Formats: sequence, C-alpha cells, structure tokens
Amino acid sequence: MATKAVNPETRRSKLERKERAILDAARAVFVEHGFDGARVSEIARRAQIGEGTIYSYYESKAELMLAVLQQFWDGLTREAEAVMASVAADGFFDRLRALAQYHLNILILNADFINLSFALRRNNSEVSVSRDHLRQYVAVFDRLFLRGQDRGELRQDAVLWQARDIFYGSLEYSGRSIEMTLDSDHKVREQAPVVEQMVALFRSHYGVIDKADAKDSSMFDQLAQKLDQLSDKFDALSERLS
Amino acid sequence: MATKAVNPETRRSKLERKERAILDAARAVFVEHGFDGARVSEIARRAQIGEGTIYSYYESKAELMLAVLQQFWDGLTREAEAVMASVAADGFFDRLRALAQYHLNILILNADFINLSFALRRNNSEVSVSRDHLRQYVAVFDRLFLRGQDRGELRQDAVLWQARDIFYGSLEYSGRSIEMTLDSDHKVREQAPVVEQMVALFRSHYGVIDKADAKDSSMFDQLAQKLDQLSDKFDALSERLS
DNA sequence: GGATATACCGAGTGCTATTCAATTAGCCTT
DNA sequence: AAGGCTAATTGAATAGCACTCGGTATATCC
Repeated sequence: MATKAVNPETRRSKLERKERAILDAARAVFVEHGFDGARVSEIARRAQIGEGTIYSYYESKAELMLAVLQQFWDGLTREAEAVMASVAADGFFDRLRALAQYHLNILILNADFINLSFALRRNNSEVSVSRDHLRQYVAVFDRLFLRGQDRGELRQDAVLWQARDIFYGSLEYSGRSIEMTLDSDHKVREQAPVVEQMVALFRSHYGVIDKADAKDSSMFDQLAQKLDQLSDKFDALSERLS
Repeated sequence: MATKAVNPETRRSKLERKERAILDAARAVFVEHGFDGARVSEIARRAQIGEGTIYSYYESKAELMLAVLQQFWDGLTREAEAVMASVAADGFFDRLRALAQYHLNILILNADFINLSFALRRNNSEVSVSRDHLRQYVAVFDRLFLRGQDRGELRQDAVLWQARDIFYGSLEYSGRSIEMTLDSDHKVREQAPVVEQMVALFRSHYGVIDKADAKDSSMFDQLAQKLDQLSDKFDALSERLS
C-alpha cells in the first residue's frame, strides 16, 4: 500500500529521530512535573510513540532522566563557553563576572533540575556518566582560572580546587537562598550584588598583590595626575565659556 | 481481662512513644534506602505497628520524611552549638574552624539526607517548616560572625550574607566533591585542607586590616578630595550654564 | 459495667513503572 | 518484486507501591 517513492526513512535516521523526540518530550515533562510527578505514559504520548517503546531506548525512567540530565549539562557547558567568548574584554575578572552571572541565573531557573542531578545518585548505579558531564562543566572555570594565572592576573600560589569550591559552592548556595526567599519578580534584581561580591572576593583574595608599595603609590600618583589634568581642562573650558 | 494494676500507659504517653518509634524507624529506613526506596510497610514493621497506623500520625510518606528531616536539622543545630561551646579558645577563627570541621563531616556522612532536604521541596507544599529549621541551623554561623565583628576580630564592613554563602556553600560543594571522588577510607583524611583553607580565607578576607595600611587610606583620601573638588567645579559650571 | 470515643489494623483500591507476546516495518537476497 | 529475516514497536497484562476504609480493640468516663 505505502509507496516507497516518498523517500522512506532509513532505519538509522528513524531511530535517531525517535530518540530525539523521546528526549525532548522527557525533558519537557520532567521540567514540568519533576521526576516523581512525571508519567512515562505522558512522555510517550508527547513523543508520539507507544509506552513500551521507551523501554527499548532506555532501561528505566531513571536512566531516561539521566540521559536528559546529560544533555542538560552538555548544553550548559557549551553555553558557558560561548558566554565567556562573547565578553569583549579578555581580562580574567570580566570573564569571571560573566561566568558567575550566567551560572547564577541558570541555578535559579533550573533549581529543581540541578537538585535532581545529585538526588538521583542513590537510585541508579550509572552515576559515573552524570559525574563526567558535571566535571566537564566545572572545567570551564578551571581553564579560566589557569589562564588567569598564566597571564599573571592571579597569584601563583592560589589553590585551584579551593577557588572552584568557593565559586560554584557559594553561587549555588546564594542561588538557593534567592530562589527560596524571593518571589519571581525579585529574583533577577537580587543577583547583581551576589555576582559583584564574588568578583570582589576573587580580586582581593586571588588577585596579584602589587609588587611593592612603591608601585601602589605610583599608580595612585598616576591617577592623581590624571585627575589634575582633567581639572585643568575643566578650568580651561570653564574660562572659555565665560 | 487485662489488669489495670500494672500501671497502664496513659493515652498521651502511649501516643508519644509510638510517634517516637515511628520517627526512629522511619529515619533508619530512609537513611538505609533513600526516599523512593523506603517502603512504608517496612517502617511500620520496624516500629511494630500496623501500616495504616502511620497514616493517623502523618498525612503521607513525604510528610513523615519532613518530620524526620526536622528532627535531623534540630539535632544538628544543637550539636553545632555544643561543638562551638566546647572550643577552649573563644577567638573567632578557632571557633570557625571547629564549626567548619563539624559541618563538613556531617555533610559527608549525611549527604543523601541533606540532598533530600532540598529535593523534596517540589513535591510537598509544607516547605516552610523545613526552611525554618534550616534557618535555625545557619543562624549558628550568623551569631558567631556577628560576635566576631563585635569583638573587633572581623572587619566592620564585612557582608554577613556573603560570608554565610561562602562558608556553607563552599563546604557543601567541597563535601560533595570529597564524597564523590574518594572511597570511604580517604574521606576523613581529605577534610583537613578544606577546613584550613576556609579559615585562611576568612582570616585574609574578613579579618581586620593591620594598622600599617594607614598609608593606603591617606592616598585614597587624597584622590577623594580631588574628585570632590572636581565635582564642585562641575556644579558651578552647570549652574552657570542654566 | 456499659456507653462512648479514640486508636489501631491490614485487606482492599487505584495508580504507575515495567514486561512481553504479538504485530509491523525496514532490509536483503534472489 | 516477492519472500524471508531481523529489528522495532505496541499496548494489554503484570507487579509493586502508597494510601483508604470498614471493622475491631482499647481506654476513658459516668
């Protein structure tokens, strides 16, 4: 009956299309209802396949969730890299600010999702997969930090793992506080101080100390000089106008 | 048939005893199997009551879990206070070290439990209860920090919420890293550097600045003065133009 | 000691993830 | 193009769980 002329899908392409459909549907349903609240039947319906079919792609609901989470973390990694690349200035602290902003925002928007990444660990033996994807994500920070050290913007004796723990840990905690405390209208507004404080902390704790006080004072002198010049220009302008 | 002479339990005491039995059994089973893995029937069996009886004490499995978590966090708060009180020296940094050590250890030992505190939030509307108990726990840190400021050990311009986020956030993240990376033999060993780095961070970032920096401030004063002058000129000009 | 209220029980209910025997669809050989 | 073969798909059946409810035991009151 069916004409083969309409370029029927190959076996492979069909599988890939269905897998994507399942993953997309699953993600939507998980986000909407959480893990326990999500019905496998609803995922199947949205992906337009039979309920049993899901189980020929994934062992269980938990493993399906894991696949969704992998996709999620991979996306974050890619986006985080993109955000960093899009910062005009290539200094460490500007990029750190951009990364912190991005990360905090993600944390607040996907809080439940991220919690599930860790909460799911107990049920399933396939932990390592999720762990690797998480590692890839934090590696974005690691690269930034090491580059900052190479460029001489950060102290050589700074401890990477501590910096990483502070960065991601504090942001996660802050994100949870913001998410728990405020209504959705205020969420965006309250993010700025968190990010700024984080950058300030990194600047003061991991930023290079200027070689000597001499340099410090010379920098102050430079600023003072610039201000004086500005003041002079101002006077000139002022005079000309009168 | 039953003799009343054997000092039968009063109605109230019996209820309390059963409630405790349920809570203890539930805690054990939840720790052992996680939330989803825990069978209500097993909790009932261990508490030596009928399965249905549990539901005359708690609305649902989730609410029972919540009660267990409350007990858990209350215990932590009490123990944390005790740990702080037991430190011989009453200086801020020694107490901070003790609190960090205690907290990190708890995090590693009860990782799943703590994850559940946050993961459970979605399912149940009775969130606020858990939130209050959590607040009480972090208040231990807040009191310590404020006292440190009062005693002049910490900078007056330090931001409490940021310090809190860094303290609990970093430790939580570190704890998870330790828990995920290492086998149980190494867990204890790797805690020390985390705690020490945390204390060092607080010392350098929030500790009072040595008087020697007077020079710095005088330079700042100079700059500020120049800016003020410039600002005045600006105002004057501005006024003249209008 | 009987009436009444309260606590307790566990067999049933309803809902869901998961399985599996039957069916369909793509692919390959001739 | 037909037929056979394999892999993919299906949804009705299964199994396991949280939770309910009618009935029973137990304490309290008069």
